[in-house]
Amino acid sequence: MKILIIEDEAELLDVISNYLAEAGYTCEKANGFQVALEKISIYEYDIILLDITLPDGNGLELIQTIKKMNLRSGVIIISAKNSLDDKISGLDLGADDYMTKPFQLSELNSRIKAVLRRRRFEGTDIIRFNEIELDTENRTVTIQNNPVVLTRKEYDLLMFFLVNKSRLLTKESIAEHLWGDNIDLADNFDFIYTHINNLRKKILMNGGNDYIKTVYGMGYKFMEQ
Amino acid sequence: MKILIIEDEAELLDVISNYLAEAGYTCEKANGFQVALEKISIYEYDIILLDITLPDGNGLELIQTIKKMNLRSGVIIISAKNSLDDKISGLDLGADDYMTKPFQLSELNSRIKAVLRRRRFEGTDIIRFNEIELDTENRTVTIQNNPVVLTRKEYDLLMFFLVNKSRLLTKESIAEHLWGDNIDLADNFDFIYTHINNLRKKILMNGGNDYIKTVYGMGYKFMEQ
DNA sequence: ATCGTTCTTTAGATTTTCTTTAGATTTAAG
DNA sequence: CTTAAATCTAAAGAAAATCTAAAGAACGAT
Repeated sequence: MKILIIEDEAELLDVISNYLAEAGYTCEKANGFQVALEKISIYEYDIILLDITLPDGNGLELIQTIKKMNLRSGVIIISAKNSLDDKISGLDLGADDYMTKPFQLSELNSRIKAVLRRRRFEGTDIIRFNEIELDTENRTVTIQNNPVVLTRKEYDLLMFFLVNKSRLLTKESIAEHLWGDNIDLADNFDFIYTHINNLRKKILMNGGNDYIKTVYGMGYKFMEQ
Repeated sequence: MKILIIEDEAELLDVISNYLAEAGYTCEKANGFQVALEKISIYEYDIILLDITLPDGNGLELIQTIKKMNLRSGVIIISAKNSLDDKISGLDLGADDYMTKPFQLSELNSRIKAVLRRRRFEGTDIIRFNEIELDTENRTVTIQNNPVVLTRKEYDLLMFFLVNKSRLLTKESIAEHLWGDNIDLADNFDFIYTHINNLRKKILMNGGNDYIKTVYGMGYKFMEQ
């Protein structure tokens, strides 16, 4: 489960991120409108925690953008303002829940669970690419209709590829999405090589084609051979 | 990724340059307003680090110039002054971020990443020249709509040519752009001959015309035959 | 606490790219 | 035409990036 936290107060951002990471979610942080947009455009998060009072733009607009993009992420608004107006317009625009600062982290956690539960009933979606099918609801993958067992990292990696078909994914962006922002890049990418290797093997062994193309010096691309 | 560092303190200039080179960027240095202008006019850097207190001119003017030229380089201002005025006018003029001396190099690095991320979202751009197309977002090149695989150096070289169509590029400036200022010129240009040769071959083999014209004793020009 | 699974680390093999080399060819100048 | 410098070209050597398998560490379920 991946959560994007959009919040400009660095301290609060860290506190929330650490708490939710503790609770088992993979968190990514965005301290502003622009960063958030860029992240949203490249990955479909399960939950987006959104502080609507961002310094570099209006959070309500961000909700509209998310809805326009037809993302199915659950959106939970965080706001210092207790104004009914904000709350109503936020929920009108499609947010799933609304919290006012200050709040208990445990409450945030249970609201996230609630939104996830609700979302789960809203219809399955399956990402397809030729003979490969990824069921995001059940977290299962089939190749030529035969089930394939993937580990979590392999599944995340495949999903990241499928969501970004035929786009160049740098090793950096892969690392960021599989491990969150806490990973120390510039170090080495050995674990990426390993997981790519494992995923490739499993796809091939189960009758799929090797769609994962290496772009030497840059990263990988998921595409027809 | 290419970064232009504009800074008059020689020592600081070197420290930054070395650090960023270590981090994987190709750096070029400019110790003053004039040098910077010349460099900017010949290449569109990904990031421009700008000390606004230059001895030979006002850095704020340089920002205006950059924006007038419609460059899409990300601009990060460096300043000793902590005055809010400078910060505001800098950001108003179109700078992407602002740092005050002294600063941690690691923080500079993450701000660069942030600006690059933001900038990438501002729309893809494709550089065209007749049958040749270079997609800077996906780092791909097509000739007559057929994909052509280039190595990093070949890609950088072609991009440098395309950005400077029909302009004379000296071997020195090519070397500086492909290897940064750290390369020891005056040595020999054998590697340039090699890479030019390889690029020419690949373009021809894939149905492109040989637009790379040798200017004996000077360098090269990318132009119609 | 133990076992089985998954993730990370390690190290050597392999592949790709970059640089160097050397001989052939071209160019400009005398 | 001759000469010296510059450039071209292919191929070998060096360096860097990636692949791969296997071992060790961490995790989760029982």
